[in-house]
Order: sequence, then structure tokens, then C-alpha cells
Amino acid sequence: MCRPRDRADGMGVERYESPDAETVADVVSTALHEGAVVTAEVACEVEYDGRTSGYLGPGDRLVVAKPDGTLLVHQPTKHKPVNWMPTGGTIVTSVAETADEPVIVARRSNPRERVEVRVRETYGLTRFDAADAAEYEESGTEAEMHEYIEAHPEELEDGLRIVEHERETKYGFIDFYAVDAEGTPVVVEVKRVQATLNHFDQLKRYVSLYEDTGDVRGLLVAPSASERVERACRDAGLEFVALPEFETDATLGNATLTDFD
Amino acid sequence: MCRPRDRADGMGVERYESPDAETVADVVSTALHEGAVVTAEVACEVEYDGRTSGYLGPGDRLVVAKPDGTLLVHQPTKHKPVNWMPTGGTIVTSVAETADEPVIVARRSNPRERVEVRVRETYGLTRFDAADAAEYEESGTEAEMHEYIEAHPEELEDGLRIVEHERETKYGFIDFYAVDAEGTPVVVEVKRVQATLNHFDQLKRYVSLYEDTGDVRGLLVAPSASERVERACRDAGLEFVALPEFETDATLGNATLTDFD
DNA sequence: TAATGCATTTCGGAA
DNA sequence: TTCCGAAGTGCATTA
Repeated sequence: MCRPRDRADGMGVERYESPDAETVADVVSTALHEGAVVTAEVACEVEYDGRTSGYLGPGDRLVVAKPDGTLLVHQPTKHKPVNWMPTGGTIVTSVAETADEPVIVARRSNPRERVEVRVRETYGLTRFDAADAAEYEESGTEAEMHEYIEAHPEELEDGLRIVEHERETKYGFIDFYAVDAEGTPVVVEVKRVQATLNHFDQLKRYVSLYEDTGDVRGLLVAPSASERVERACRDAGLEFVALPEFETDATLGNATLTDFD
Repeated sequence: MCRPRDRADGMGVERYESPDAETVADVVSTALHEGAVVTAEVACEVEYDGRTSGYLGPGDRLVVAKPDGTLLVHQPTKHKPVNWMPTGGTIVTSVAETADEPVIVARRSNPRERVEVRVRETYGLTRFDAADAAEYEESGTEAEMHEYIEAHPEELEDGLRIVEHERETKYGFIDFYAVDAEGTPVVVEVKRVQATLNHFDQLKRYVSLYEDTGDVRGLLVAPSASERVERACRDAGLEFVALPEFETDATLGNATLTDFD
């Protein structure tokens, strides 16, 4: 394997300044094979072919290649990479004979697609042998909202009794199948975010399953809903239940020590 | 502004090996302010608070900060960053007094949220003054599929006539409002990808708007659909129309010269 | 600014 | 493997 021109001080990081095409191909291939992450500051063109197809003309970008086959091409703005290959791809880096330039190709099947990064110039290249066993822990998800509702169905309506969580039907899964104080079946669809028309649709689909078996109610539960969604519910005989206590707002969160600007 | 320890050869790239906390804070702030992208290989902890809240324990990650306020924290696998701030955030980098460690905080309001990266160790830091004016050009999108259908409605059904594209209703926009050979109104919902139950829902919502005005048909147009979606359509009196010519498959695309492995 | 729907959505879980 | 739905979805578009 090829050695970096400037051995980095940082543990697990090897840096190459303006590497030639062969070095790029060599380092990228070796690093990915050995489980390291590669970052490169390059001028490049990108071509994508697969679910759609597209072309990105020459420009300076940050390219990230991960050992799981992920490839990201980032422009200087935006959260989303302009081109990419998700986990599970195969990344092959070679040198285009015609131009003596590195070419990074990521592919996968199912769906069959392909990203080709034609590197015009490599300003810098970093191999990062990252050790990361940590898993992200999150709270405030819809799953937690489900737990809360299962424990406190009366927050939705007095006398409501949960019969089943995640009940499967021939048209999909119902969040909660419940029964109200009168004994009428209630289908409950829970959303962590503001309810949308699609959420309304979803509830309507589930409720329609039970309509021919007699009286059924449908509850759309969310922190809020647009006027249009509330109207759609009314028109369709469904009920929207606002649970504003699930409104997320970081101002309620505890500020940390480093929170001083 | 602080100078890099090792001046990079690459145009527009400045590299810092194992920079101390003050250098990190200085370089990140200056670079972002001046429109450059910053990449750092670090050991860090991350805390997020906003739409949900979460914590990522210590580990090695790639951190990318963009001048538009985007912040990305990447673990060594996956397409998606484990933590992030989308475009429009404000990134403030400082030095935690207690530990003499860099702390990168990205915030935004609407929704109010906050990412804090507590950097335990900085293996390397790169400032990249990327010049990129190119825009990604894409084809094969749903918009193009619409154009095709508008030009060739007979591909959906003999005698079908498009009356209106993107017709607005009180429950959202209909892809196509059309009339069949018999003069019956037809609501058409087009999907570029395999049709899902949500797509079926969407069509059903639109069709329901016209049901009280008389006979209406609903067409769900997509390259394919699951068995459950087809059944849902049948049960609801809607029709699924397969347009397999829009099945995306890169094997049909033209292989490029560099496509040699 | 809010609302609506597409997206090369990605991702995880279950059958 | 496919199917289904959540996601801190992001993002453009339009009112």
C-alpha cells in the first residue's frame, strides 16, 4: 500500500496533499477495503444513472466514501449530497487511461444504479480509520408517543379503552384499535408531527375497513393539524384530537453548560 | 486569522493536523464566515435537542460544516448523517473553558433546534474554499412523466382526453383531470415509483370529491404496484394502470467509456 | 410564513 | 426479498 506524503499526527488519520491519480485510486481502494472512511476535496464531474439519471458539471466538491459502500458528493451548500450511493453499494476507484484522472464508480443492484465521479483535480485526500461503536439514542419518537397513549388513553377521551396496538389489517397496520365509553370501536392513528392530508387518508383507509361491520369512529391524534386537514376530518366524519403536550420545542429542553451565546 | 501548520498544495485547501482547540474554533468560524467548507476528523460526543432529542456517545466521526449553516456528523457507515443541522442554521464554534475542547453548536429556529458537538480530539481539520457554480441536471423525474402523459394520454387508455393538469381542489392538487371515451370524468394520479397504499389513498381522496357530482373514475398510474395496492384499488372501484415503460433500469442506460470493471 | 407533495428519499422492522 | 410506514425526513413550489 502506498504511504502518505505527509504523515498525520492524528491517530488513525492519513492525509495526502494533491495526490496523483494513481495514489487516489490506491488509497481509496485500500482504505475502504480496510474499513476506513475517505474524504477528498476535488474538482469533478458527476454522472448518475439509475432510478433517474442526471449530470453535474465541473465544480469543487467534497467527496466522502465509506467502507459500507456509501458514496456522498457534497456541494458547498445544502444538507443533502448532490449525488450519492446509499449503503450497500460497491465502490471501485480506477484511473481513466485517456486522461490520467481518478474515476470513482459506485454501483448497486436493486435498484440497479450507478454514480460516476470523474475527478479533474484532487486538492486533498484523507484516510480516516474511525473507531465508533456508539449508537445514537433518541427520545421523543412516535414509538414513545404510542407508549404514552397506551398508558394514558384517557388523555384522548374519557372512557377510551385500548384493545390492540399495531393491529394488522388487510390494508395495513392500525396504530390503536380501541373501544369508547359507549362500546363503539375506535380506530386511532397517531402522528408525532403536525397531521397532514396523507395522515388523514391513512386513517380513512383503516376506518373504511370496519365501516361495513357497523358503527366505527376514527381518531387522528397529533400535536396540531392544518385547517384543511381539520376540515377533511369533519367532512369525512373523522375526529381530530390535538395533543399539544407533544409539541416539540427545544426551548423547553435544558440548556447545557456550553450554551452561552 | 490563524495560519495552517502545513500549507496545502491544493488550490483552496488548507489542512491542519491535530490542531488545538483554539485553532479549531478560529478556523471553523473564519472559514464559514468566508464561505469555505470545513471538514474535521474528530472524536466527539453529540447532543441534539429540537424536534426530538438525542445523545450520541463518544466515537470517531467526520464532521462537515458548510457556510450556509449546514452541519453534518457522519459515522463510518450509512448514507444519512447521525446528527445534523439543515441549511439555514447558525454555527458557532467556541472552546469549552472547563475542558479546553472545541464545541460546535448549530442552531435554528422554526423549528427551534440545536446540535452540539463536543469535540474530545481533533485528528485533522480541512478548510476547503470550493468554487462550484454547477447545477445538477436530472431527467426521469415525475414532472417528465407528466409531460409524457400529457402528450400521449392514449398510453393510459384509448380515447382518454386530458382536460386539466394539476387541477386544484379543496383537498389538494389532482395530477390530471381527464374525460374518457364515454365522457365520464377521470381523476388520474401519476407515480414515478411503484405505487404504495399512500398513493392509493391520495387518489381516493381526490375521487371522493367528485363522487357526489355523479359518475367518476380514478386511475392510479405507476410502473408497478404491490398486490395489496392492486387489491385496494379493486375494492375501492379504482383502476391501476401499469406503465412499465417507466420502469427505471440503469442497464438500459448507455455505458460510459470509464465503465470497465 | 405555512402548506402541500415529491424524493435517486433512507431506514428499520416484519412477513 | 418485498412490503410498509416513520423520519429530527429535506426541499422546491405556491399561496
